[in-house]
Amino acid sequence: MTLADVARAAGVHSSTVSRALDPVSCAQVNLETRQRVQALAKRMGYQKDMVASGLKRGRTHTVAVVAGDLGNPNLAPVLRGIASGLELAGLMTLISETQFDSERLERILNHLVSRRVDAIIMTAARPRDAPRLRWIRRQGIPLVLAIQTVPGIRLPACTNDDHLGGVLAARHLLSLGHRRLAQLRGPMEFSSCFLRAQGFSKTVAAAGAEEVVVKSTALWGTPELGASLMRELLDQKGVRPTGIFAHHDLTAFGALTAAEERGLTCPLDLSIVGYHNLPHHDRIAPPLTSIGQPREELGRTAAEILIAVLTRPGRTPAPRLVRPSLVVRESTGPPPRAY
Amino acid sequence: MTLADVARAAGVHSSTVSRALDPVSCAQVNLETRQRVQALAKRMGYQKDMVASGLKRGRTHTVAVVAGDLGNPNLAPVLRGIASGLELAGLMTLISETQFDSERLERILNHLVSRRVDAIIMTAARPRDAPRLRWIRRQGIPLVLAIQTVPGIRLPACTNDDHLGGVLAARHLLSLGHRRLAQLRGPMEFSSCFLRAQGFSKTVAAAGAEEVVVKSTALWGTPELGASLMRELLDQKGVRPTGIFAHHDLTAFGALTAAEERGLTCPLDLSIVGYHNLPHHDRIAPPLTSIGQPREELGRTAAEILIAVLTRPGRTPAPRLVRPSLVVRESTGPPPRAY
DNA sequence: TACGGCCTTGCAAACGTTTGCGCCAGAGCG
DNA sequence: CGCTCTGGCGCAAACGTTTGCAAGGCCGTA
Repeated sequence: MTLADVARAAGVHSSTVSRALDPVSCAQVNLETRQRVQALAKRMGYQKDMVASGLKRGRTHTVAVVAGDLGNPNLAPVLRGIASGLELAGLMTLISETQFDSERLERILNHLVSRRVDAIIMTAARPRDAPRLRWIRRQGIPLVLAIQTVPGIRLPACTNDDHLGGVLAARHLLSLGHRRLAQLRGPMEFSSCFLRAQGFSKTVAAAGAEEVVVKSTALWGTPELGASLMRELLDQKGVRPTGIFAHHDLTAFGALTAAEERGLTCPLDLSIVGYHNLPHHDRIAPPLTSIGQPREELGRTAAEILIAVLTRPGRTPAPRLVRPSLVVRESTGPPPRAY
Repeated sequence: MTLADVARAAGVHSSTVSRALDPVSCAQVNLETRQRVQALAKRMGYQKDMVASGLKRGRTHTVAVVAGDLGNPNLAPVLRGIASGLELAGLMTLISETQFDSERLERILNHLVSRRVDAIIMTAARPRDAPRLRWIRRQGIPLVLAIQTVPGIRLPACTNDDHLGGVLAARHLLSLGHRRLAQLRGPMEFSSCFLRAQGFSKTVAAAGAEEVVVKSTALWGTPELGASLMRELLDQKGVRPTGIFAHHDLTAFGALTAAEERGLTCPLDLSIVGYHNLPHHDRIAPPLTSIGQPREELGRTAAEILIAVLTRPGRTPAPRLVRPSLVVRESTGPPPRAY
């Protein structure tokens, strides 16, 4: 079922059919034939071959989102925001997952380039991926970063204001009266974690409070990691911190479990602020104070940026930030009297 | 950077370059020129244009997975299984999300057909989608169902053995001594829910125990739904059931909350079995007895089936089931004495 | 009537790759 | 020496769509 088939049935040339079915060039064809051809095409079930069209036009009307880990519960709303934003512009969204494996990332990017996608959105870029990002740019494919940015490479991006997130967590704990604080960080190669840590530390230092440093790790976002970081923290000599900022809700859960093992209860003995405000954790004891982010909005904003890039090539739009907010629940309270 | 460019640089015809770079037809070209051309192509950064290749060959080496809701935590491992299975066969996986919106589904399928994907895997098919599935089949595109099947349409499929899941839940509760049971079902249009319900009910009836019927709803998998179903159950006159089978862990959580509102505690006053064995819920009180499924295996099996379909067209492989298993935790116990 | 301009349509050349076919040279054989 | 066979390569026609160009018809004006 090709243009030629429809053309034959309609008694016109295939170029006329092509024009009649194209929303922009259909103005060139006589109203009567246009309607006749359109009706016929629909009746015959004609479907434009986007492969052939893409070859000729160089535009595939497809943008790829390359994600790190689809299991990350934060990601789905972002993807949804992206897809619904791009849909408005007539673009199709295709998703793939690198699992943070460089080799897989390379395979995926090669494939996307050779499939001639119109643009790429990367949601989990790390500094080590910079060479590949540059390569994509050299191929002339518009690239937008989301969620994570990478320093030293100038690209349009849409991220959460993670610095502010760190500040909010610190302010909350400080305002409750905590003076000894600590962070259970995610991997610092992610800009999000780096900025959270920075915002938190600066705010703590500015208030003249003390921050106990716990080394950050390569892994992230599991209760196991949270538990091990917490044990390490409690094993340190000196006065233990009373206010904890975990870079991930699940890390916070693990930390709570480890704290309970040592006979500490939350929020009496220590307070903890999580990150991401993961849904459906109401039944967890105690309900977690957390930093929430407008995930779907982030996705939609990334889509907006991408569309701006496509419609005005050359100009790279300014990076955009979406604002997180503090959600206070029951895992934070004043520090114990003794302190 | 096209074949012609490489050909010019190598002093051969573009067809020779094409053959030299194709793993199967490269046997036709002299070893020395083959190596020269391959090296040159690599050095020049040549990348085959899959759009042009797809147009000529009719094969795009791409398969699409259309999912219902990417936010579903069950889905990510399945997608990962599919992707890693297909990767072995040199196929690229593209994911898209319908959000259970028929219009969006139609748009997506249209796009996929006109992008000439080699095959499609659907993970959330419902009976109402049958016409579109048939349409896909008429287009000659191989289609495999995963997770959900749809009755009355003969398609290769890979699903969990949901019937067995229902049976396991029922047997567990019966073996603890429960005689009055109830289900908090998911939407019965999903084959998974229908089969779970069937397996459960049959087993209960066969044991001569009683099942209190709660109407199933259109929504699914939220604590709110679980709470409202549970309230409805507790409002019914007659003796309340002591053994509950929820079709989703989150539904179970909501049900527990509602039960606690009425002063009932779990597992003393009632036992509850969830479904999906969602990870990272260790801190939830009480830890949930649940039916777990090998999600990644399901994905890999779906990929296997798809590859079988592609390599042996005509023969439709038999549907495959992966076996769920019961994970006993603390939300189930013997019924209270009074019963 | 002649001419210029618009509207509509057809023609054909792309886009980059693949592949059947045929050509040529060299080898093997009678 | 002539024949066939084969390995290696070039030629050109596809795949289905798009689009610049031009042809033809029609209208209005001089």
